Amino acid sequence: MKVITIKDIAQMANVSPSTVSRALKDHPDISSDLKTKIKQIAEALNFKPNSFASNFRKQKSQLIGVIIPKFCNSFVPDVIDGITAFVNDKNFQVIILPTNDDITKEKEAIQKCCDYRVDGILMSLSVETFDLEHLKIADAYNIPIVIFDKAASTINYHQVVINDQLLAEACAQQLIAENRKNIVGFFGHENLAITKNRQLGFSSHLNKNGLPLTIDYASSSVEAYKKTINLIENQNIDAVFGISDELLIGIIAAVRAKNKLNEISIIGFSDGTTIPLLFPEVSYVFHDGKKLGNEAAKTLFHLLDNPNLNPAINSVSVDLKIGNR
Amino acid sequence: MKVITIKDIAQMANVSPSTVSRALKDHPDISSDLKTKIKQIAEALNFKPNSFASNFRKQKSQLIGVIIPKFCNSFVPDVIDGITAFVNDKNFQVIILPTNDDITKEKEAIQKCCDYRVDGILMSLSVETFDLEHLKIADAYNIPIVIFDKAASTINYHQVVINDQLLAEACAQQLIAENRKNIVGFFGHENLAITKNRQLGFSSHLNKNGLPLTIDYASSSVEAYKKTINLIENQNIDAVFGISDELLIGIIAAVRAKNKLNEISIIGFSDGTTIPLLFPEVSYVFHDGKKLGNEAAKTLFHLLDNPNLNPAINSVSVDLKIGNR
DNA sequence: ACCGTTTACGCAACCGTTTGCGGTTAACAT
DNA sequence: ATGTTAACCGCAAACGGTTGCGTAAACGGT
Repeated sequence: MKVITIKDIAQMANVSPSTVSRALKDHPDISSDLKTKIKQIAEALNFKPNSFASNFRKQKSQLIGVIIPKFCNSFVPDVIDGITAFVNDKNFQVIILPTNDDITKEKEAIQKCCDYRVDGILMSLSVETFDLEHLKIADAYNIPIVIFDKAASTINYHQVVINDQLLAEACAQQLIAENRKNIVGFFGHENLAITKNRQLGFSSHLNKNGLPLTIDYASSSVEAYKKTINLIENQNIDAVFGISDELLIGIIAAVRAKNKLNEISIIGFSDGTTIPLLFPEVSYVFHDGKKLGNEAAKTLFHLLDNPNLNPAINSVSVDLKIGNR
Repeated sequence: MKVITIKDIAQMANVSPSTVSRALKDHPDISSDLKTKIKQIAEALNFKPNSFASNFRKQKSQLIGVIIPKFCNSFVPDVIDGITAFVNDKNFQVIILPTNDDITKEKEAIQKCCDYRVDGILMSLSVETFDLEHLKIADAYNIPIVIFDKAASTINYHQVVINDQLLAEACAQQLIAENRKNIVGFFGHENLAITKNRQLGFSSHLNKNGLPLTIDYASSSVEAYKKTINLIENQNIDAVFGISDELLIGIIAAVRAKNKLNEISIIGFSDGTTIPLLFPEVSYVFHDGKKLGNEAAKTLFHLLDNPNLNPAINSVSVDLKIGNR
């Protein structure tokens, strides 16, 4: 079976290729009679335009580049899912460029997006990203960028985030309501805005209420596990905050291993899939990746339609779910 | 800043575009002096070939289509990660087409892959897929297909899977070694080959050893949770098998809720991220998504190089990890 | 009958890269 | 001097769809 082109249809309909092209996309210049005729032939032959040719001509790829530090945690796949759902609906496709939290790879990823002439970029910053100079490569190609989740402190780019600070405050408030006194907070990489904001919200709210906070950092479940074990053995803690599912799992595992699930309150940011079912006593901010991804894609497409929009920060609202203990 | 083309370089080097094209890809017809000169200019101007044009000309997209039923569970992202890693290395990109376990969407996904002229397709079948007729659309475009994980019973296509049956047998053997007598097995959708194979391996091995098995099905954590709660309340079970992380989490949650973690042995197929840390007493077949994805991509690229290869089933080896209880 | 406008379609260039083929030159052998 | 060969490079077509422009026919108005 031969792959058929616009020329084949033109021949069969006794018209020129340009007429076929216009007819198939309802150009007003073509009479409705001819349109239906051409469309019938196209339908009958199962004609699909060669995307290479049209993309090439229009210099549009119908591709969205998604640049993320790490692909496999509980959160990112949800985001990608949200993005994909939105984008596919518009007849676009997504290509994923993982940077592995490496600034060099992040630069390469942007360059690749340009090489592929993606129509837009959605990105989450790596921990090594201190400035946004390398994003300017995309300017030469007129590719708009929306930063999501792991965002920047600058406001030169469109961003889609959750209200980290406020939600972390809510977590602190919950622990205060539970009358917890010896609280530990586990955070992620210190360079990330989400770490800064959540840490700020959490600690400042505790301070405001005269409560101290032990701040610690971890980059994996296992690290959070070990550090929590240590804390339980050496300090009399009664509540732990975890910034992500990954850390929460390490924390919970440690508290369970030490048989302290009834005494130590656990709270944090989670995607709400595994933790609530396994440990309904844990309170968490429902960090809805799919919603965030969807919103990020929406913002990008809005930007595609309105190229001269002023950069703005789009805050996605999510809830705090209180565990039952 | 203008996006530069081969013609710009040709003009600057006083040669023809064709010479530039050949020089940049080390064609033997071009003298080494000229090659270095042209490469220098290209480098200086940060020239990147327009992928539209070259793809168009070559009718190759450098794109791999990945068709999967559901994007967001613990397993698929790992697979995609494995695929992406392998494929990016070859200067290819991945586009992801979720079917949502809908046969109509699966057909559309294949059609889209053809529309996009992907160079190869990696796919996992939906639960509604009974025959593989719709895969033939890709034949007209000469697009090779490799099926992974959720595979078919036919051997007309290249497939990459794990040895489900044997590994399920190993699970059964472990429960026998633990001297368990009242065993329940939770499986997924009955149409899937992985369900069939794992169920066959598990139940036949138990039968061989004179042990009965209660077989049940669940399609979500919550369903597995509810059914397990029911079983604990109404039957005197002492071991539960779960076919996936999703089901295992529901099972574990139920066993924990009923405070039976010490009495009931849990075993199943898991990606080994959350469960082993939280519940080290659980034994599991380490279902290594990344490895599987990597292997699937490898198989596909092998097929790209050798188009006339006979279909074969590639079995990826994974281990059974015994929990400590 | 004349002129202006609209309708409906074709022509041909174009997007940037690739590639078969052909041409030129110089070196070498006969 | 002639023929042969290899090395090196350019010409031009091609990939398939898109689009500005041109134009013929039909139409409407005076």
